[in-house]
Amino acid sequence: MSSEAVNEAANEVENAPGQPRVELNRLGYLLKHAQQRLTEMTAAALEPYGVNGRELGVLVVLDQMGATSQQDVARRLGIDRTTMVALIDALEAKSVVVRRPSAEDRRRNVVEFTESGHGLFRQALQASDEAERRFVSPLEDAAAELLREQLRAVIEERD
Amino acid sequence: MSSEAVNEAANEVENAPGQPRVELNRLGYLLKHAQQRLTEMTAAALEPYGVNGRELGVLVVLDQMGATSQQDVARRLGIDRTTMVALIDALEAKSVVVRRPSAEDRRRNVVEFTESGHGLFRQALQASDEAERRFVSPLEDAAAELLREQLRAVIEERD
DNA sequence: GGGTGATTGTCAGTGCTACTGACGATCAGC
DNA sequence: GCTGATCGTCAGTAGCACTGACAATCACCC
Repeated sequence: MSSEAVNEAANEVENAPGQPRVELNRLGYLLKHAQQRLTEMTAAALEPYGVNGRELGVLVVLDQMGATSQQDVARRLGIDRTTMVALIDALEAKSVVVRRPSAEDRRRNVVEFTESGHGLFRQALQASDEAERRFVSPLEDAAAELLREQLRAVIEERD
Repeated sequence: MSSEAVNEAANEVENAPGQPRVELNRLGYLLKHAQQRLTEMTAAALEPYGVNGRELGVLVVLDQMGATSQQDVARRLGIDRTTMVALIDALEAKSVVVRRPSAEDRRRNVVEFTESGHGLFRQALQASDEAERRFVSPLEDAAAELLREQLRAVIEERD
């Protein structure tokens, strides 16, 4: 009976002849595939700029905060500081950012844009925004904004 | 604190406190962290049952479709058939499912629940559903349902 | 001053997930 | 009976993110 209920809910969308795909309604499935799809679209959009989505995330934070330490960027993005090392390595190898020792605290590296790096960032950000727009294009504008709000709500539930 | 000092010096577009920070509004960030958080909550809820979220996904499909081949399950979940091998291996090692050669097509393995396996599945599914409910608890019921619909919409945009 | 504990960046190692490419066995159509 | 496709399997690989350790540095306290 529980299996029938699940089956019924999943089959709410009538099966078209050429599309035997029955959508799963589980949040794990939905979130995983949504993220996967956005990652693919973003990767394609960013490919001409030589950066990937994770690196762009770093650049967005850098643009917001201004020059700052690796640790601060990592905290803001909710990733580990050891993960940040390779990320900055890659961006520095592409001359998008530079590390420089902090004068006030010599344990820190200050990470900041190069001149050309900031130009590239602006272009890449536009491309990524366009990919996001295409990603949510099945939704009305209001629904797309609501999706963001809902995701923020479930994430920000921090205790 | 030092990050604020740097921020103040290098970038004075600091917003009012409490305003959503821009990078928190990027879909890549939102989806990644939403998925991460749900994965954690689901893992904790499923821990007593000895299965994880990916394995439960397999079981849900098995419950929906009845006994089927590994390939069919993989297709339904949108994962590779080579990935399915280890997944079924693990479930079989726990005696939740069994493989048996198909009579009609001897290339195939038919995967089906064991008796105790189906009981465990029902319990684990309840625990996972409860975790999902807690995950979306910051949202109204209607908003939570809308979230599912919106995610389905952006996923189903297949070309 | 000097000692103590915390912080920062780095690196090696590990775990998890999912893929590609290959293989033998088997099937379907001609 | 051939040929091409499908299924399950395995080895190898790649991306991502973590833990644990380390040296350098800082902040605090006596």
